[in-house]
Amino acid sequence: MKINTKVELGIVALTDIAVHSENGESVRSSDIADRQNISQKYLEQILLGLRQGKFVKAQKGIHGGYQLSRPADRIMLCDILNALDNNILANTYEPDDKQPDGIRASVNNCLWSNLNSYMRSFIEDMTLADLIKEYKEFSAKEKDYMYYI
Amino acid sequence: MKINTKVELGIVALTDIAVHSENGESVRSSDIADRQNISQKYLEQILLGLRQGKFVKAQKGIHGGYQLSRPADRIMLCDILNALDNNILANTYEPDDKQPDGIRASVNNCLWSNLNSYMRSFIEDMTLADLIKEYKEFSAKEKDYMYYI
DNA sequence: ACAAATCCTATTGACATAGTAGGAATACCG
DNA sequence: CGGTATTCCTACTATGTCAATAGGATTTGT
Repeated sequence: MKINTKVELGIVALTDIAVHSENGESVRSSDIADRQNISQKYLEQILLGLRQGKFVKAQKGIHGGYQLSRPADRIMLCDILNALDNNILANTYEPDDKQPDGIRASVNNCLWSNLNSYMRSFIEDMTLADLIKEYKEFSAKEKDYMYYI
Repeated sequence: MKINTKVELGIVALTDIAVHSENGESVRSSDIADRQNISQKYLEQILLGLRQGKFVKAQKGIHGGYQLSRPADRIMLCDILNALDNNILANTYEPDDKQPDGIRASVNNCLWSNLNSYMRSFIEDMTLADLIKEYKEFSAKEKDYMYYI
């Protein structure tokens, strides 16, 4: 399944902000862009969407930057996905009136619609906090590994 | 999730062929096109792919048409999807060497890669026979419903 | 020979994606 | 108040994919 870059980078950016604002400071887009190897201008567009979706607060000016708008465990992944891409979780089938025998309708029910529900159930309860937790475990493991070399 | 028309129509076409060749006769593309309200020329392209993927056998000439290449319960849906669209079940993430801190990598593990596995597990054991069964139950219900009107 | 079917490939228009670019607006600091 | 650093907003563009159209070549049965 192809994930577009806005969705992927948006989630990466949110995770980056969460991880780097634990001291209470704002995170600049230029820092995120450097750390995550993203074009800053493109990242700004993505962050704009994330702010309009109320996932982050932005502060302009010399000590400006971004912070999460609320604790990470109250930022639902499905909301982020919907804000950044209106197709990824949507069931896009539309019935065709001119089709009498119902094969298309039943394939949709049995396959696409069920697959869609299934995907939603995977995402449903996940929050940004889960990604942060995963990242911390991941980087702790890396550190251990480096230590033993 | 957006399903492209080749995938959707391909599966519909296969189901149509299965349902309409139970007497042993081949099914013409023009009949499928009429029944399912698809452009015949476009359908031919899709059927070409299905034949090259060994899901159907084709017969040219005046009594030609298409038949399943083997019983429907041995035609796996995941194989069809892979033949018609090489992204739909693929995990398209590619690691970025220039990225030191591992946020992208861990988001991929926790989210995209797991979501992909989850989707696969839904499709994994389904065959064309399941769709045919669903369709028959569906159309039986429709018939009952019409009867009571 | 003819008709009817599949087979194959080229082309096109529309749309989405992945950026690039330029500057406006705002906030802080001296 | 002026300068600088930041976000904010919009326009543009290049590329690729998708969905479909089109035209004819090939094969088969009668």
